[in-house]
Amino acid sequence: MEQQLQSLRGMVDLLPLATVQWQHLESRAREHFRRAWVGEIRTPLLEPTELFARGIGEATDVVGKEMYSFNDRGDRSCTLRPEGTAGVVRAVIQQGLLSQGPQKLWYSGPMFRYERPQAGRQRQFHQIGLEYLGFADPRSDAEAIALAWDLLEDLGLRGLSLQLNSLGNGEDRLRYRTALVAWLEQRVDQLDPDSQQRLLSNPLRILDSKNPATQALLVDAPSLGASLSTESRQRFEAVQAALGQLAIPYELNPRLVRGLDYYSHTAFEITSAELGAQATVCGGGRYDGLVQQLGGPDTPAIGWAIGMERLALLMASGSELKGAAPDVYLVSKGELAEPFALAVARQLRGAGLAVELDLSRAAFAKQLKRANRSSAPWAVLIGDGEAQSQQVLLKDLREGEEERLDRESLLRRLQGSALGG
RNA sequence: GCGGGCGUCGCCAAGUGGUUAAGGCAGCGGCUUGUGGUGCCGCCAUCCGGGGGUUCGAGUCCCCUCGCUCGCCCCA
Repeated sequence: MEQQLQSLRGMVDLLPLATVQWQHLESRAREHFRRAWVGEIRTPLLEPTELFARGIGEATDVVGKEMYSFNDRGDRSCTLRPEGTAGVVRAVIQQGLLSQGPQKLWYSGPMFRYERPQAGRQRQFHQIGLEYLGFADPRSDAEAIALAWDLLEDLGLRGLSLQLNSLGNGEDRLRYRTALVAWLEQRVDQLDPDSQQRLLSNPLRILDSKNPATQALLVDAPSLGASLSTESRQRFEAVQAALGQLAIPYELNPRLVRGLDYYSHTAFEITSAELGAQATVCGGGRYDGLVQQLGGPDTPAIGWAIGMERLALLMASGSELKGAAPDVYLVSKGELAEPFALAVARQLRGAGLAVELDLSRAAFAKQLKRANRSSAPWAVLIGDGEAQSQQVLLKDLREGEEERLDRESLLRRLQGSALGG
């Protein structure tokens, strides 16, 4: 037998039951962004490969081994976006938005990373992201973080933890990196193989290694916080003060080092213990160097991204959504009845009612059975007799009572009951 | 890319070398051909992800492959 055609590995179908939840999540996000007066931006899913290579960093795993890249017919190297920030920054520069002042933007949509799928991770996944461009004030860090925090809380998530750290500016980072590498080189033999590898490629990442022995070793390592310049430290304190002002609880995590090259100063993650190994629901931080690095004006910026699948996972475990039902289930049978029913359905829909029209031509009993199952409060029954007299039978599916009505009074009855509950 | 677990009907699921692969849900048909929620009857996998092998005989054992899943790396 021929193998059945199926979706690509790590690419998931969302069925109507699931999209109800997604729509809810998206509409809450929209509302939060509206209240904070953040504008939506939509950028292409496909970008020149070079954008990500330059923006995210050649040395990162995302660029090094996780991108979906190919050459198009014009032999340009194209890449399905693995994250949202680079594209937004590109668009902002290209469209000259910064000349109109600082920008508060959000986006949502699919991202693509060629990784092994596991709990809370897919190859096509979705993010809601926020980007504040042109803001250096520590309050902008706090406002951005608060937006994420409030959205997650609003969606009913509990037991979240906000992890906070500062990576300092480029110089701080470089200075610390040198110190850390020197210290670790004395102890290479005590490091796990992965960390030995990272010592060469991305030493800061060793800090958040999951290897217990490595973590034990790091207790005595030079600390990132201590190597921050006075200015960086003061800035970090100002961010904390602002979060305190908002009464948003956070935990300082000196081991938090975000993966992508462009982060500086504030780095944060919002995690949940309920997610398994991929505990991060929201990750973000400041990326003051990125805009300039991509050819724009020197512009401070901060942003974050929420993983929508992970968010949906957490919402599912917390709350159940009530099943939706149409207002009316429309049953018809007969030569005259069927086209008449089609018209009645359209009329009712035109008036704003949700009408499921049974197109099966099955026996009345069968259709009523489905009407009942649909949970609709009302069934409208049309047979040839009704069609001939331009009338319908309105049936209350809870009480079982029926009423013969013309189209106008049907509409009035239904609208009246919809308003009255 | 690496390691562990798993793969029987649309969904859930029994079956662990021996003739015709339980059951439940959903679906379809029927129990006075225009009236539902129960109830009853019938239908619904020549086949156990795919391929090869062992055996008199395999869904059940072995190998390969694909997929799912959990973890590592990494990240939302």
